[in-house]
Amino acid sequence: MYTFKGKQYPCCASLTMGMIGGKWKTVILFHLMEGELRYNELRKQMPTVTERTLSLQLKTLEQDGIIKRTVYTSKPPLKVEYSLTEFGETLIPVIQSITNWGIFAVEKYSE
Amino acid sequence: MYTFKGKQYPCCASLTMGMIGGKWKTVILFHLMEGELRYNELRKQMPTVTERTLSLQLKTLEQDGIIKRTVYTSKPPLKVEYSLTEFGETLIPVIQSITNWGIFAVEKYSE
DNA sequence: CGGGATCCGCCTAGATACTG
DNA sequence: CAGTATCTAGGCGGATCCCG
Repeated sequence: MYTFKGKQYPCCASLTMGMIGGKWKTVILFHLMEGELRYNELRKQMPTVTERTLSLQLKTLEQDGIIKRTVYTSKPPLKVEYSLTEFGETLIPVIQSITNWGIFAVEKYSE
Repeated sequence: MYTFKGKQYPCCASLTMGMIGGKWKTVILFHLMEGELRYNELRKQMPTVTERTLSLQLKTLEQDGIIKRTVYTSKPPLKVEYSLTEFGETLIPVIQSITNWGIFAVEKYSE
């Protein structure tokens, strides 16, 4: 049994999946891997996600200390950038492993 | 946009997560990584999963060609072994990356 | 022993409209 | 521009009982 930030996980794999699991988190992290992005830039990279869901996932990732949110303006139009924290950067090899396998799978076993 | 086995994914990361995402699949694969296991052996490794869920996840993984199910007896008590397929073995580096990060996270940031 | 059948709660995520 | 509010649906996963 593993404990992390007050939550219990039956397996070390569960812990990681608890942080980056779900339909969209790895996609967000994949796009943030190469540098910070604004909210709308992220949206353009992920045309099929709804605003509500994107917003929720970003907030969760921020609460988990994986990404950070920086506001550059005080009045509208707002400028907000999202980027990986130092802790979030330790996930890069994991995300890369996940994306690499996805590419491998389509290339090797496409229809 | 990526297509794999009739399903569409907006990102190569989505594809992988579609196969190994969810609460239990990575845990199952983690335990099968080192060799085949019987149904009840898996259950003992995963005390908090319900039978129904374990059963469903195993079936999904089998349908996706990641694990294979082998029946050794024709009459009860049945002996059924689960193991990775060749395709499933290509996921080992991904699973290992995921579990390694989980271990790293608890060691580094556990209070 | 290795599941299937049934019922159900909850949470994730979608659609749409609105706001500082 | 960068979100929030509200409502809703679908599916994942839990609980329990049953079967070959």
